Amino acid sequence: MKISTVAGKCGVPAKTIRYYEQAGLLRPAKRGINGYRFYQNIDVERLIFIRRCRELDMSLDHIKALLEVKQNPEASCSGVDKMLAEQLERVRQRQKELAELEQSLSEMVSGCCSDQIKDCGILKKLQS
Amino acid sequence: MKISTVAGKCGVPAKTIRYYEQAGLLRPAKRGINGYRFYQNIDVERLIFIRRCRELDMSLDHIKALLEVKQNPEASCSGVDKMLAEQLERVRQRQKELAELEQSLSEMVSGCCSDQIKDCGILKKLQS
DNA sequence: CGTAAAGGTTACAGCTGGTGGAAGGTCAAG
DNA sequence: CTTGACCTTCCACCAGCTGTAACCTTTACG
Repeated sequence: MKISTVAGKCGVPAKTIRYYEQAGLLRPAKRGINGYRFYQNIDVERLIFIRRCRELDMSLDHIKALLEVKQNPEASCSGVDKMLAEQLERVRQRQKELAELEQSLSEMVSGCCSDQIKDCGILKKLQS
Repeated sequence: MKISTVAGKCGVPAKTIRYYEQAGLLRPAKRGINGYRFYQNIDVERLIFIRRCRELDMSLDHIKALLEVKQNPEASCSGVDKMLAEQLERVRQRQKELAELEQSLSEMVSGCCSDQIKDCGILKKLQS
């Protein structure tokens, strides 16, 4: 099938599919005589896998590593486990940062009781 | 004072100060005969302001807008208020997304009870 | 059969917020 | 007088795409 068909089936824009090929997440697609890329169901599955990983905010490098380990049915799962655990750790770290951010921002939003810039409590806090 | 002095005082790398100048957050600095940039205390204050805003994860465009409104002492604060409120909203939105992410990831991390890739529960979930 | 729209190809630029490095000028100390 | 630290500019790179241009192929319609 053609690239736009794949795009429709897996929910990844055609442009992004080409980008993934170039980035090494997909093997170079077979080409027709006209130069068009042609795909099979296995490619759709691979792209769905990639999309799910991206939804989990994993980097392309990590996804590439996962795809490689996936090729090796007898290998141990511990690498996969570890990667997901690390990803979870990153997410939790970012959550902490955002919680602090939210704290600072919400304190600040209620901090302006003037109506002129020169007395604005928010700007004063940002300056100090 | 010279750029590295400013960098030390405001906690922003010299390279980043030059970048901010080029990005239009700082007016072009005065130059000595040798071409070196020279700064005054007001520039340090401005950079500290910028740094605080960046710590609140505000975009350079938003900071630029804040800096402009700040020049106008008689203006209304409502723009500042609105900008901070919007920033808070973006942070809260991202927090929601991350909470969902954390949920998915933590479900998945405990989802591998095999030890071979071919039966890995995590990979199966990522595929479906 | 002609043509125009739709969809394919490549390559290059741009987004954000910087950072790294090369090449070269300048300054202060020993 | 040299050495090393610091300054300058400019260009390239990071992630993960997305937009656009220029061009080719396929497909549908009158």
